[in-house]
Amino acid sequence: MPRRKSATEPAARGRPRAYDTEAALKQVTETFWRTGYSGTSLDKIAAAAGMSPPSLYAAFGNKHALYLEALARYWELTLAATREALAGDRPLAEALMLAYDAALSFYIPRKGAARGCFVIGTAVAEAVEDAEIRKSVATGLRMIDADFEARLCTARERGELKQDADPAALAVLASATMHTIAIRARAGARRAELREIARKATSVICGCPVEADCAATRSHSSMESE
Amino acid sequence: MPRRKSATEPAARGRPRAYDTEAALKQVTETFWRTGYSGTSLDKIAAAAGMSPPSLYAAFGNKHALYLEALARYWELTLAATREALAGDRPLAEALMLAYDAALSFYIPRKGAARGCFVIGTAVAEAVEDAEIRKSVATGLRMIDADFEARLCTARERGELKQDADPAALAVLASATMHTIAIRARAGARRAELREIARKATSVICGCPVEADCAATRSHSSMESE
DNA sequence: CATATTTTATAACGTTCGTTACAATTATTG
DNA sequence: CAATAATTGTAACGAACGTTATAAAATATG
Repeated sequence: MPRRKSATEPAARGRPRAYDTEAALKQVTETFWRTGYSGTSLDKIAAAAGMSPPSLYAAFGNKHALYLEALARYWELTLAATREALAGDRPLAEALMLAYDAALSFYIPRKGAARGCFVIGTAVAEAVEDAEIRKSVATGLRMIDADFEARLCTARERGELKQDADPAALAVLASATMHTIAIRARAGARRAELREIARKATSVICGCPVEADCAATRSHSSMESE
Repeated sequence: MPRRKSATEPAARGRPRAYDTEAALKQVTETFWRTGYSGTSLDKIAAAAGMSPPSLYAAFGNKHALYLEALARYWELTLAATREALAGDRPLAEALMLAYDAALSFYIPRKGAARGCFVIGTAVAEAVEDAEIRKSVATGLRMIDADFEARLCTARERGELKQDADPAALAVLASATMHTIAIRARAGARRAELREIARKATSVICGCPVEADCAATRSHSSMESE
């Protein structure tokens, strides 16, 4: 599996690559996202990536390794988006709504059809039988939980939550809200409906009303319009 | 698709069936549950049902119709279990915990490996591309939401919730809690961990602490030990 | 007991699956 | 300009896919 190792490499001996690995992986992710791991053939993957099957195998290994790489890349992007939303000095409700809006821009891109969450829509299906996928899912879920809990602990320290609030319990609900949105997006729910769910959940978690336009920043994720 | 219409039928003309339709469907569901729709071949299905492919087709149509029937049966069973848990004069916290315990007995049977929720683990993956499956998922989710909301409305009337509580918002969280449990079960989470999640969520929803052994009735679902 | 009817099991249908040999192509190296 | 090295596209591999034709088997009817 010879991949480019560094930008300042001596040379490139043989015939040059006709593809960009990152761009190909992006397209492959897009394909798995819609039809899942088992439901996506290598022919369709190759067509989406604009690569021939042998090139695909040289670059990524096999179908399974390719999916794992797509899954890892997805976690990186979504975890970063969630952390960015929760970071900073925003009020708790705004931070949470920002996180849900970021998720929504992944789940329902402004261009293209709704597809929900890559993990919940495709990886969860394989997780029971596939130990590697299961581990990736479990680890990712745990990290999101931890990010929410950290933010809720901060909120309590700052007096944004009542002193007797349970950050761990509220973090569970914050994660659960993201999960239910991911599921409903894949089941065809409208964006506005899902945002309303996010708003209601945030109200309960924060213990105060949240306006409909809270944190409506129209941010554009890089993954949004692939 | 000639199926038995009534128990008091005149006779049975040709060679008698060697299978029981309901028992076969149960086994088929079990198989789809683990490996999903796309990931389960008809050979495996036939083996699980103890039927040959032609009998399978005569009884159910084709693979797709068979899956839809399994999905419909699953919704019936789980909706009934949820309604039974929420019905009656139990305190709200006990009713919710009973619903989560019922779900857990589906997701992690006491005999056999964990498998999560059939809908969230297998149907959600197909929902994006398959309109019929998508509709079944959307309808089922809506019914669970409605059941939770009705119970929460009752709770507010009974004074179990503060008068300014929002039953619709709390219902979203009650459903979301079930969804996150379903996802985590498929990702390998332990039963105790998931029950703790249910307990914490119930505490927040009800606005009061919930003991760890609340509603621990060890009920046995018919689907639990298939 | 022959006929009609239904389900059975076997085996096959053409297609698609994931994967890989192979030879042609395109670059660098000496 | 050879020689070497890497990647390309094509075409193939056997296996598995969903589905169905076919004929034997098992029942009720007349």
